[in-house]
Amino acid sequence: MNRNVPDKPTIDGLEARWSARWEEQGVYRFRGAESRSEVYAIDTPPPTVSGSLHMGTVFGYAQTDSVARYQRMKGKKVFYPMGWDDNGLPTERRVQAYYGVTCDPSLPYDPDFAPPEEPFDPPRPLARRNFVELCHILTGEDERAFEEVFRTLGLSVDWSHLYTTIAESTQAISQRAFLRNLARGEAYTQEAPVLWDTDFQTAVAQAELEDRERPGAYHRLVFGGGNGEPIHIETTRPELVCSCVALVAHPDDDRYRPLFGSTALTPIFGVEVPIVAHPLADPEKGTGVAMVCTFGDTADVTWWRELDLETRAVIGRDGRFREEAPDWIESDAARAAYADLAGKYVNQARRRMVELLGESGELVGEPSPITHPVKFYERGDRPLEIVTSRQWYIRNGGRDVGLRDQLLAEGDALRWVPEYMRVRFRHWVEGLAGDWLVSRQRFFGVPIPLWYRLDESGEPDYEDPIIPPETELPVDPGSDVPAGYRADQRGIPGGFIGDLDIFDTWATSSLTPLIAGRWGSDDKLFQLVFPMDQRPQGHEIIRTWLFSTVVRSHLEFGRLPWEHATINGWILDPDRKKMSKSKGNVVTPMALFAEHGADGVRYWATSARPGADTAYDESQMKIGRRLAIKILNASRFVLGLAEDAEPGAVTQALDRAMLGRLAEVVSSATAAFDEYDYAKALASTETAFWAWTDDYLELVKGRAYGDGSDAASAQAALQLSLSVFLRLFAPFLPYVTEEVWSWWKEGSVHLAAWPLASEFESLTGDPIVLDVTAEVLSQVRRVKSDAKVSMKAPLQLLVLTDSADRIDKVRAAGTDLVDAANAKSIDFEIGPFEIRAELAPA
RNA sequence: GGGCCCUUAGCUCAGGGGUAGAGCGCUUCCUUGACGCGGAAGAGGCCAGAGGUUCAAAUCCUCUAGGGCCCACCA
Repeated sequence: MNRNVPDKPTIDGLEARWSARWEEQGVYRFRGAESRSEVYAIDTPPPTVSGSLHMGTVFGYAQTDSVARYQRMKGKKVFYPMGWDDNGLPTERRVQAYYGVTCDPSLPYDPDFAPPEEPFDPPRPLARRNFVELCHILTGEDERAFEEVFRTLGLSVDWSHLYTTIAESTQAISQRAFLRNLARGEAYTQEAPVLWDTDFQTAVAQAELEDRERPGAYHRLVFGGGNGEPIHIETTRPELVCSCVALVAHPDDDRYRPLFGSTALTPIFGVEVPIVAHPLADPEKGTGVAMVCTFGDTADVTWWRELDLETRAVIGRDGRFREEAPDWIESDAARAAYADLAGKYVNQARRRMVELLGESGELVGEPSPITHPVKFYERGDRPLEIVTSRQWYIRNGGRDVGLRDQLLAEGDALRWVPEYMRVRFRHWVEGLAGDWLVSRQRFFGVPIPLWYRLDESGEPDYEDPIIPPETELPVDPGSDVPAGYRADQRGIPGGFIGDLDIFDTWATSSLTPLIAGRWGSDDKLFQLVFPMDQRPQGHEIIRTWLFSTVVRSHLEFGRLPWEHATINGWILDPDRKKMSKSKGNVVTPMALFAEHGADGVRYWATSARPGADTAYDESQMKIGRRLAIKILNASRFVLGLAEDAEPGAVTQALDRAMLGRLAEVVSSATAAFDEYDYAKALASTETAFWAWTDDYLELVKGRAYGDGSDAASAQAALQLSLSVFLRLFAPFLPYVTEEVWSWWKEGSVHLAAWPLASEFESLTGDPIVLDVTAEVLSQVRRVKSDAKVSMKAPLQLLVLTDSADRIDKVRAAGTDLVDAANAKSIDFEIGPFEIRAELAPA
């Protein structure tokens, strides 16, 4: 055996060997690009660093990698960075649980604090800086593990372009982009009701909401009407009677029309509230008249704003009813009733309020149980409350039809794969209820880079913040001092305060094309990669990551951040539910790589149609592994035959027929990849490959073992077709193809040219020659299989009856068919297709 | 309540007006000059249901039923 072909090739261990060599040799390094047109840039999703990677993540990344490898082989300089999304609440939650700590910004920094071996129990409060240090430690560990998984999977990312969303350079970009939004009037601050998570004690944005069906109950309550007639309302939140500011009914509702303009008295508290009309009130719901509270739900906010109602908030940011009775509750009895609610959480207050209403006779009948959708923060465990607070917003078209239309046009201009994902963008934008709330009252994130002047009475001036120059970014207003001030002026009348909030994670990750492209610090790079070619991501974050990236790019550059959005599906459990992280973690990616090979896992992932949710199916991985092994063995056969042959030696009709068929496969795989349909490219390559091994190899085997020009023709055709197959498979099975390539070629297959039919079109012939010959061989096999004898059993008679034309094709194949069938000869008759094969007597 | 996707062999999925496809699994064989981590052959389907368009429908249209996802103002 010549070359470096091993006797017993194996796919085990290829991952470690080749991933290390690719790194050493810089195979995937982004370099040498002179102009944007040479580059293919990918806006890789930075995985959230919280725990471990699961199979769903591996799935989407393998698909994108196949496209990246294709583009690289097509000659593009592929810019394929990786990022870790390590800032934000997921990391905080994980750190809290992992170490048993909480963050208390009022505590001083403890320079001697060391991470505990075991989590503190009960949780120990830490200074903000200590807490942030723990976040860095834990994310650092997770990120090393993530990198190991992605390297073993064989992602062709350029690891020298790794970024993280908490890095100083990222913070600088995030702050710079925000300050530019601010300068152009696209960012603004406002004191307003916001959806508030009382556990995390932070505002949350519309995109982070989810509705969950929760049990509740309608309570029918009696209000005192101005004319003495009682008014019945139904509510699921009787505890909010004390924050009631109005009753509202539909303007056309005849039952209540006479009452508009009059007042009613609230039960228990006897507070006088106006009865008002608003078209949002639904005559079909409850009694047709609703209690407006500040604030029980977002409808309340609408009524409060549009009807200019009082503000009577009672629920604090910790989710408890405020301690002192509010001043609008006046009578002693009412104040005594409020005292029962003070300090209680919502559920406790509700139970007590129902008791009070029952005792006073103002609860009619029994509460009637219902299930209804309740708004939650998607990462939260308790229903959101609505509190009034000062927050920062970025305009996203939610309150501005002009901008909204521009963003809709951007979504239309984007090329979506698959196409039907486009409507999700449109629906989300059309449904926006307000601007994008970007400030969060959390700790581990990018600080909002602003300070506020304090006037003589110590009141901050939010309308005219102190803005740092871009050259000084990033800043931390909690510890840095603005120009023109001294540190000891912090918090002093006439001095300043820093904004202690941080940005929402999406406010930073919406800038990934800028972060990866080093916007503002490496202009040459940025010009080469922006706007990018491809944004791969999951469909569940179209409303967040995709939309917010479009918003930021539109505001900053007036253009789309990428040309294509490729949306991958989800991994489903066998019961068709989205595979949960906990279940996905039962089998870790590393364990699957060990069992099926990274190539096997990649085969499974890239077999799935773009955008399609796909069952978690290890049997697909086994098939991928089998394919990889088949490639090894077939390659061993081909490369063991002869030294490098001259392509010009391909003269035999059967060899040319095979190459003719291969040219078709190359064309269809290329066309599929150009449409981002990697799965179709893989399927057509794979089908052709199995036909190649099962039929063509068997037919030419005898001839190829010989010598002379007939043998040389087969040897040359085999080598050429193997080279083509290896390159067609390289985007999917990078390890096994690289291994085989290394047996006989210089350099990496991943830097080799994508095969083109034009490479060997002068050597192709009519593929029908191969088809007809293979069909006859298949019939011979059937005869032998039916007779339960070996495929090598000799035939004493072989007769093909067929059309003259097809017989000519088989004749053109020469003696290959007779050899493969182990017949003495073959006879031909004109007539309807039939094969007669008789076994030689044993 | 609105929208999107899916429903094809036991399983996982391709196909997308012209005779129903693949792999796995199953059945029956083959012991090897690439491969037993092999190889060959075979059985197996009213293409969810009902209407329509068409010479022709798994494919296009309408409706229905399941499944999944996204969204929606919690009275």
